[in-house]
Amino acid sequence: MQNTNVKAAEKFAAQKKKPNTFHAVDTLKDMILSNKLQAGSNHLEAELASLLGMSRTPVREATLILEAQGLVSVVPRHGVKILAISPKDMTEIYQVLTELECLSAELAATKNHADEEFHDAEKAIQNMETALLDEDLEAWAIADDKFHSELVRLGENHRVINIFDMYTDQVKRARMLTLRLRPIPTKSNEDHRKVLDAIKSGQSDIAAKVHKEHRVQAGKMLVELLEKFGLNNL
Amino acid sequence: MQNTNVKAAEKFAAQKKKPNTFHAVDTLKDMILSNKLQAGSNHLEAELASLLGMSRTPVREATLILEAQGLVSVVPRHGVKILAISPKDMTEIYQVLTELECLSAELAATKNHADEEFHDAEKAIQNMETALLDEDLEAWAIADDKFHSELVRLGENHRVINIFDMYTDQVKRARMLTLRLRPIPTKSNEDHRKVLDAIKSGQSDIAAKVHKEHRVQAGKMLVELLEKFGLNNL
DNA sequence: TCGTTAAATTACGGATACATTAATAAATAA
DNA sequence: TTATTTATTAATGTATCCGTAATTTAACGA
Repeated sequence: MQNTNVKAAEKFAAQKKKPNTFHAVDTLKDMILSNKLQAGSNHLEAELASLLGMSRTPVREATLILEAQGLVSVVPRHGVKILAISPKDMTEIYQVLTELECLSAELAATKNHADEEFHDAEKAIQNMETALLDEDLEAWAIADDKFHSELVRLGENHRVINIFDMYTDQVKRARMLTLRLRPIPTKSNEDHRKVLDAIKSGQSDIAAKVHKEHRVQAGKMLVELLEKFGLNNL
Repeated sequence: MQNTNVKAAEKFAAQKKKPNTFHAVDTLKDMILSNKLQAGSNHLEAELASLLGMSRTPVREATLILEAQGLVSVVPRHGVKILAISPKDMTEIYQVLTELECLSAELAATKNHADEEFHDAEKAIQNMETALLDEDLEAWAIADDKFHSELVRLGENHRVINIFDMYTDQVKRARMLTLRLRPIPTKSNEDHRKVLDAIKSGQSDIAAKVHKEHRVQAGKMLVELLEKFGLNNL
């Protein structure tokens, strides 16, 4: 038993051997989100296969997964089409995430979590505060992401968690692009505190409401920036 | 040009030749939802392949898609595990759909849809009313589904539409099972009318609020029934 | 008997090969 | 020339094959 664990640990340390299929999913997602595969472009299976240095089989599997996640559309004989993330798309995703995060806040408030469960969320808020003082916007964004994902985790609805994971990196990307274009997010921190306090004290409706206002505000700004700076066809 | 259309139409009428991968997705989904593949059971790729009369390749692809949709979990060397839909799961799905339908109602109210856009929703409400008079619960359920899907369509958020499609048959199934166990849904029709009227008159917040109450009510009942009648491990 | 190691089996991940069919180019007729 | 049919090409869908790694079984020693 111990032995197996040791062996497993060794192996893990040595080389995390991820199947090619998922390696392809990750790499392709990266390339899409970093614009190396341009939105709107089409790519044949064989092309991606040679690009990734593997055969078509795992690439096909990866594209089907990515299609299920809404990042590409597989059109036979025309290759996989990289879908754009227009401001309209961002709006759509934001709307979904907003509702689901609010639901999570609401649920989290009803769960009677142990105090330590809130540790990471607290920490995230602290990190945002220090990041603001340091004017380190990148650190702020990372902490902000962490807070939102903690929120969803605390809601403990697995479907919500799945959907959140599905969209989160797309949003992250848009946020990084607009990070330096927007005003310094001092208001956000207040909001986060309020939400967390409401959750801790079991005020589910307040948690949901405060968070919704926060999200609507943030979403509006993000989309405006995307439109203003012509990042339409990310 | 015309010719091509004709040809395409002919071919379509003759035989819609769906790739095996998607045939497998549909068949497996059917079998899962109709309990022919029992929740909790594990199935090796080879087993499913011979069951479906195809090779492992399209089956693998299908299982990956189904995994992305949350119906199975692929565990290497242990086969694909058919996930259960426990009352807890139903609750989760219901919570997600509730939020997203409310969002849809809210959005639909802001869209200034042409009157004819509401035709199907109106029709669905009418069908529910006549179904109630006829005491035809099955017809009622179908019309009810139609109303909800129209709602989502009118919201015009494609991500919401996708998620809705992903979960809708699972919910449908649970609903059919509980249809005859629950009181006759007379209140529902009132609610639907109210929601539709609110949408038509652009009262987005009212549309969302009324629909939320409706859903919370329906969801509570569904889950209670599932628990009471021990349909835990569908 | 029980735990450990070694051998055998088996399922999977992935490459390859091939048949099918759509897209494209060429050829023919109007 | 333009439209229509035919031939060619190429990409996909799928079966098959194989190496690898995990699981199971057997063997062995404590």
